[in-house]
Amino acid sequence: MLMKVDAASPVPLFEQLAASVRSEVSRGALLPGDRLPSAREVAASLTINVHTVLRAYQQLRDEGLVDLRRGRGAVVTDKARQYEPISLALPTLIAEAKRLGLSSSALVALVREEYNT
Amino acid sequence: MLMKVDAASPVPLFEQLAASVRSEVSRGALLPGDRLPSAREVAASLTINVHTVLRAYQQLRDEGLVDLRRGRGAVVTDKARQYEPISLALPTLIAEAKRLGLSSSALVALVREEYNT
DNA sequence: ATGGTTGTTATAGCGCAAATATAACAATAG
DNA sequence: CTATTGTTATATTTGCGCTATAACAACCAT
Repeated sequence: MLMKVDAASPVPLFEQLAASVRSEVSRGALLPGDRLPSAREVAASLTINVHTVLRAYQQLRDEGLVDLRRGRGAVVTDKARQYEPISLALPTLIAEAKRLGLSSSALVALVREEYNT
Repeated sequence: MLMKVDAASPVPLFEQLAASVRSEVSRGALLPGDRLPSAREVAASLTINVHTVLRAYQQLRDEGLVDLRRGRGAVVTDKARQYEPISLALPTLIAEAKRLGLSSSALVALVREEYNT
């Protein structure tokens, strides 16, 4: 379970962390039942605060992607299987966007806009 | 040219404004040569600051989507045509995402992640 | 049972970027 | 010439991300 973070990015750290997990899940690298590294571990290894990691975990819990319990840690739920099909539909769109010279933020904005319609 | 904004959203106002314009462009509702409403107009009608609107406009200019000049206003450029194909590829992905119960922010995060790969 | 691990909650403070508020300036249109 | 529009400058306020401590509660292994 690799987690990297870019402090210079405008994207909040906790968002980056959550995104990282989602990405692993959609790739099938994280399966239902798998356990994420403890928040304190991640925090120490990335030299960031525990709460920042926990905030990411709690966001994933709100999405139903992980189960969060004291003493046990964060465990990937069955919902993870749903993410797989998306990882197939995504590359097509991304390729198209890049071909048109669309920046990451512009594409993201379009997706967000289209979602609320 | 309808523009709406949600002050409660974590997405900055100027981003929402720019996104709104991009959306219209990709829908074909804004064509090359069309003029956006003046920054002062938009600001007044949404009860926000002029600079916030101008920041959105300047971002669109940096993307090459509008031409910005004093006295004249913001005019959509030829680049607008490029956005059209995307508006065809998008709905498929969005529909798929919604069917899987993916939240807007989760999908957006996946897109951003996949873009940098 | 006991002790260590893990998430949960609370409180406080710092820094930065978004947004606001004024104001003067420069190019364009009519 | 005048009104309109974007540009630039400066200052202030506000909210959020992140950090820092610290205590607490559930779970696990021994």
